[in-house]
Amino acid sequence: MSMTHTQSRFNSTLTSQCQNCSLSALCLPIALADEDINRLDQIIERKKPLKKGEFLFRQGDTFDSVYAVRSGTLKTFNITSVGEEQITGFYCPSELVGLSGIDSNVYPVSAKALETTTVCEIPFSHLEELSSQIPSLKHQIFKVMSRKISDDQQMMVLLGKKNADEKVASFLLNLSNRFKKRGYSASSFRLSMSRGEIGNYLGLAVETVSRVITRFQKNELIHVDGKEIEIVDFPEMQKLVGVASDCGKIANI
Amino acid sequence: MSMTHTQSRFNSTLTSQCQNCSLSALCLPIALADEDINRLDQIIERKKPLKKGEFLFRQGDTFDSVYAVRSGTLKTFNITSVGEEQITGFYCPSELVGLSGIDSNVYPVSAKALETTTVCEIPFSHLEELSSQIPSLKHQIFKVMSRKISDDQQMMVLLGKKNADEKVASFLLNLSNRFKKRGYSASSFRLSMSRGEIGNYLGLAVETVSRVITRFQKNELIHVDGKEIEIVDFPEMQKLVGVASDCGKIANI
DNA sequence: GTCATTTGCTGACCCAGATCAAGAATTCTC
DNA sequence: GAGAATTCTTGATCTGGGTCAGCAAATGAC
Repeated sequence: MSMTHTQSRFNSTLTSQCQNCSLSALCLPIALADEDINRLDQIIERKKPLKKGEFLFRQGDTFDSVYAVRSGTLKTFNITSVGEEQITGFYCPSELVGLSGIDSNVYPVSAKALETTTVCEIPFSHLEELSSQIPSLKHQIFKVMSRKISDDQQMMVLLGKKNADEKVASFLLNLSNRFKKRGYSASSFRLSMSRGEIGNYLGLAVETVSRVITRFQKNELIHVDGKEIEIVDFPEMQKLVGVASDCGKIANI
Repeated sequence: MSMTHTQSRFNSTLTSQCQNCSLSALCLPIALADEDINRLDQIIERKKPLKKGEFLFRQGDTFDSVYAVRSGTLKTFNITSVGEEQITGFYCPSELVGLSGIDSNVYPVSAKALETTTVCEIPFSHLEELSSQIPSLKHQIFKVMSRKISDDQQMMVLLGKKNADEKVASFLLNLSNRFKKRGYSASSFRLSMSRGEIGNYLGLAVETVSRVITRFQKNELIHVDGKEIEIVDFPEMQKLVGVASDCGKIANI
């Protein structure tokens, strides 16, 4: 295993990579003993960056690893029978991609970089093996997958029941929460995806996304400058999403 | 544990319940050694039947078990901020309900019986413990959760991209596949959910569901008698869903 | 059995958001 | 940095499916 590790790995002497990684509290947010973190670190490969538009894996590829995003953004998508792309998710730093491949041993979606993106590759067979020895790691994997299931179900609610305004507001607040969780500004961030990709994801036409965003800006809910977004009126946005402000799960998508 | 087992458990002498269960190949379709199946069997509680409309668990209840449906049907749903119900899934015999509760230790949805329904309760802490000792069981749980993730993502595609005809056709073929998998007729079955529940699930108004079903019948794609459905023209239905007939994953929802 | 309630069907109308079109602003590329 | 290509915005128009309404059929309660 260690032979496949990249340069940076050899530079670190005694310290573990995972331990130093600013995402360690998020990627598999576990209360692991140092010794366990080291063992996890051993199986992880740090891959060279993907450039915008490059694939991490393609629908139909043999599944062997899950990936943690370290920097940048990925999208996952299906190609439908009529050849159009359907985006099923965006992945920000600290998030895990590829879990849906475990069942069939084949990735059921493609994953593509929206900008320059680096990932950690976590060979699944090794992770599974290690999870037998570290119960808290196993529990953590169950939790991450369970979380994905409930998040996706919230997304189903969004697609099935919400109108265009609610969809876009949910999307922006969801991104905001994810940035906040990793220590970035919750109110001001950059969209790494195009309007077209947002529309595709939310089940809306590009034009509708554009119009809604313009209207939000006109009503001073947000401030927009190209891909830069600033959320100005959180309470009003949350009202649109339809979530009580005291609710822990704000703007779930 | 064994103290909580019901009557039927004591009637069985040496044979395991899970071993005899006709769903064993589906519920956690594992190549478990007899000994392992017995151990799994030990932790499972067979609950008394739920009557139509009764809850298995409610949104917000503390999570402690997942449930395998033995007979009947369940639906899971959220209550939205405006008080309306959003159905996130239907569960047929052999399917597992409750996996989304692992992450937060609370069920994020409610589960309600659509008809008289029996389930096996699988206390999750015991299952997790046992999975440490039986790697193939652990792998199986990963697979079941992974499958749920990719199924839900197909559902997202359906909600985001398909029109009313495609949604209803996908729904019917998906049910057909699930019945077929458990050994029942793929072409002829009974819908345990109302038109309203189908519409809710598919993001359609009741009237639309009703009209589409009527039209399918008029065009001789299906034959309908109340809740009884017979799929007459599979190829045409699959064409509607937009899946090549040689594709393994037909009519994925 | 009878009455009440829920569930399903169908027609008439309407609107949110899709589609079409055409410029404006960005972003690639060399 | 000029030109090409893509992405974004905005307006005009169209339509799939939602809403409303009224009746029929099935199911439940007593």
